[in-house]
Amino acid sequence: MSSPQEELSAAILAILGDLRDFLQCPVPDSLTLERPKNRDHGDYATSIALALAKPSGKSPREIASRIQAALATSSLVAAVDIAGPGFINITLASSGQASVIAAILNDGSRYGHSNTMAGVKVNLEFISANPTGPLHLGHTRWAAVGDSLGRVLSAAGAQVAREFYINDRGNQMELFGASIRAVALGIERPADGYLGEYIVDLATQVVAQHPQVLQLEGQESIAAFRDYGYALQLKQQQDVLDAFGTHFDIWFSEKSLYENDFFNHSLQRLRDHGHVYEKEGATWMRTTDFGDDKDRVMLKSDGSFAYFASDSAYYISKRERGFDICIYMLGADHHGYVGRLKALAACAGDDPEYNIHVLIGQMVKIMEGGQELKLSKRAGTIITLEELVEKVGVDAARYTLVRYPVDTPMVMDVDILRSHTNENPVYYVQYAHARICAVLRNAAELGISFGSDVDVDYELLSHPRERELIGLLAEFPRIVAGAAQLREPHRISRYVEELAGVYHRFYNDCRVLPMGEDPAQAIHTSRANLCQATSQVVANALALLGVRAPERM
RNA sequence: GCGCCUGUAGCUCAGUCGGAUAGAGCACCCGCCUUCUAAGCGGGUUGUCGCAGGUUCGAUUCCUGCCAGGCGCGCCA
Repeated sequence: MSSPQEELSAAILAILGDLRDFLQCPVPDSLTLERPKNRDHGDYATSIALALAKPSGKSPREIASRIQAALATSSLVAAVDIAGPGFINITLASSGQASVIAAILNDGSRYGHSNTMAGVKVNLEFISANPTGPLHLGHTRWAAVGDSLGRVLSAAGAQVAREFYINDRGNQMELFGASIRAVALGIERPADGYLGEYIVDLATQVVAQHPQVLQLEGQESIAAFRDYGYALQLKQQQDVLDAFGTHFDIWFSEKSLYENDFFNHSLQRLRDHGHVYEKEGATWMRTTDFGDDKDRVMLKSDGSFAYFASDSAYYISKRERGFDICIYMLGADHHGYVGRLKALAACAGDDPEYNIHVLIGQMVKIMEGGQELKLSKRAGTIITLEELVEKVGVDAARYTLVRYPVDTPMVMDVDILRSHTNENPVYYVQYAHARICAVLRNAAELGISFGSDVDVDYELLSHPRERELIGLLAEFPRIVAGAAQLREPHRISRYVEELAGVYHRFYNDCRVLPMGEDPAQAIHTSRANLCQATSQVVANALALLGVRAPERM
C-alpha cells in the first residue's frame, strides 16, 4: 500500500508531465514532499515551482498556479494553496490522510520496513576490541550504535552480518600473556604490560583452572597464560555484550587469516591488480595510487607481517564471503585509517565509495555528580560497559548512546540518565508507550475494539492534534529508509521523541475514551485505533534502537 | 606542515537532497490532576547559526580563506 505522501508526489509528477509543453524544460523524475515546520502551511509542501522557474523562464507563481489547478481536482487533497514566492502547500483530505492508520495496523511490527536495500549484503564490523581487557565506553558506544544500525539496515531490506574482529595475534597478545604470568608468579610485569586489576582476576582464574601452567617455562609458559587468559577475556566480553543485547553473527579471528594459506591467497589477489611491489626487502601496497598519503608495508623486511597485512587480507575475506558493502566503525583516534582502507579497496579493484563505508566515532565522556569519571578501580584507567550498565541500566545506556550522531563528541550524565523526567528522553518515550497501553487496556474493558480487523471511520479524526499525529506516523517509513541510507540510527531516536511529544499533546487535547457512564461512540473507536497505531510505531522505533517498549511503568 | 572532526539560545544538543518566522530539552517565571498513567500538558523569556567573502530567487546547509578546540600523520598494534 502506498502512502498518501507517495500518491501525492506521483500525482504532482504526472501534472508536471502534462505541463511539459507549457514549461519547455526538463522536469524531474522524482519528487519528495517536505513536511512544513509551520502547520499553517498544510500537511505537505513543495518548492518545485521555484526550482522550475529558472529553466523554464516562467514565473514561479504562474507555474504554481497551474499545478494548483490540476491538483485541486484530486480526491486526495482538501486544499492547495500558493504562498510566498511560489511554495505549494497541500492539505490532505482527512480520509486520505488517515488511511495510514489502517496500513500501520495491518503491517504491525513490519510497518516502517522497506525494500530500499533489498539484495544488498552488508558486513557491519564494530567494536573489534582487543581480547586483552574489558570493553570501555568507546566500545559501548559502538555496541549500541552498531547493533542499532544493523537493525535499521535490516529493516531497509539489506542482508546484514554483524561481525566482531578479534585481534588475537601480535605483540599485544604476547604482552597480555606475559602480564598475567607475571602476576601469577609474583614477578614484575613487563614494561608496556597490562596494568588493570582485571589482570589479577585473570591470573587467579587461570591458575585455579589450569594449575599445571605453573610448571611451564619461558616462552611456553607465556603462551599458556596468553591462551588461557584470552579464552577467559573473550568469554567475558561476549557475556557482557550478550547482556547488553548486542549479538554478533560472526566472531572473526585475525589469526584465522593466516591459516590454510589464506594470506598468500589474498596477497596474490592483490598482486593480480598490480599495486603490490617489493622495496628494501619489504612488500608494499601502493595505496598512493588511490589517494593515500603514503604507501603501506604489508610484509616487513624481517619477514613478519605488518598490521596492514591483516587489514588487506581481512578485506579480501569479506569480499570473498560475498559482502557488497563493508561498514567499518572506528574510533576518532583511527580516522587516519580511512584513506588507506579506501585505497585498499581500490587496489583490490573495487569502488571504495560503494564497497567501503567508514564511520568515525568521537569520544564519550561520563559525568556523575558534576564530575567527569576517569578512574575505575576494576579496570585501572577506564569506565567499562558493565559499570555503565550498573549505573543506569541497559535501556538508558543504549538509548543515550544512539541518540547522537557518531561524529559528535558526547557526554553522558549519569544523574540525568537515572532521572525520571523530561530531561531523560528514554523515559519520555517509554512513558508515552506505557501511557498508550494503559488507555488501550481501559478501552478494551469498555468494549471498544481496535486493530486491523475493525471497521473504523477515520473521517472523524480531523482535530489538528489528530492530523498532526497521523501525519507524523506516516513519516516513519521515510525516516527508517533515510537512517539506513545515511547510516545514522540516531534519526530514529529523534523521530520517536517527536512522536512521543505529539502523542502527549494529542492525549491532552483529545479525549480517547468516553467520560464516566457515557456510551462509546464512533469517535472513541477511531481514536482508540489511532492510539493503537501510535503505540505500534513507538514500539517499532524502539525495537530498531534495541530498547524495550514497556506496557506499564 | 599535511589530513579528519567540531564551532547553532545561559547549558546539553537536533537541523538528508539549499527553502517560508532557525528548533527541542534543561534552566527561569506563570498556569493545568473530584474521570484515559502529571515520568505528562499549555503559556512567557532566550540567537551577529565561529568570522569574512563567493555561488543564487533564496545559504545554518554548497565553495574559498581565516580563527578556536579535539584528534591523527611508524617496516607499533
